Amino acid sequence: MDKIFKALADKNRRIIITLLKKNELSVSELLLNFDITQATLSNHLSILKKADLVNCRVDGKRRIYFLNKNIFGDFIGELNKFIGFDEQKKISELIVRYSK
Amino acid sequence: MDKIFKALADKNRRIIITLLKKNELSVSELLLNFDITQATLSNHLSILKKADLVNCRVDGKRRIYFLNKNIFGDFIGELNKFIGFDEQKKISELIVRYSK
DNA sequence: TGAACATATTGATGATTATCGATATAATAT
DNA sequence: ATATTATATCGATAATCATCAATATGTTCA
Repeated sequence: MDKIFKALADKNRRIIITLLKKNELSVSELLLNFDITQATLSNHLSILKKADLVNCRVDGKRRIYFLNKNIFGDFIGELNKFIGFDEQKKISELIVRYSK
Repeated sequence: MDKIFKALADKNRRIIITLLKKNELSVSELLLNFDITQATLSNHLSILKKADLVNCRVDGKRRIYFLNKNIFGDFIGELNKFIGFDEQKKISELIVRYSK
């Protein structure tokens, strides 16, 4: 949980997630959307990966990053448990199920 | 959104939220649960308050802190939109409604 | 093999943050 | 009035973090 919250606490990383929501993308494709260096982007991707929010596959000399959707479902479930309003418990279970 | 994510990125602040989930509590009552100084706790509470996640009322010389449940509902809704898996959209609306 | 490309890693720097002790403010009680 | 209690604010410090330029690693292509 801690790694996920920390990973989501940065605006650029949330933008990365928003971009990957639509398509999986290589590092250089992602880079076009930012005003940061490749090194910085690579660092953000590493943090997202360590939090298990994204993953990547090798495609030639490129690395294609994509969202780990399961983790997001689990995270929202956890978040609901963490906040834990009774009325939301059933809903959080639903979310976990739907997002798998 | 940014303030909320940043506020939730600290473990102690998440513990504060967990504690306030059960009861509203004064600063000194909260302090019993931690190994940090009163100044540090006060700082954490200030950050949570600026993120609108908690609020407080004055009770004599005490300040009683409590969760702002509406904001949490909105936040989870936003979070779902942000992640934005289609299957979750209706659910996120439900959550927002239920948590109000 | 070597040049070109894509990405990761390293080491440094400045900004932000969590933390503290000390002090200020504000309410209550003696 | 003054002491006590509860909390906030201030100023400093150490740790963490985002960022960069430079370099390393790994892949493809000529």
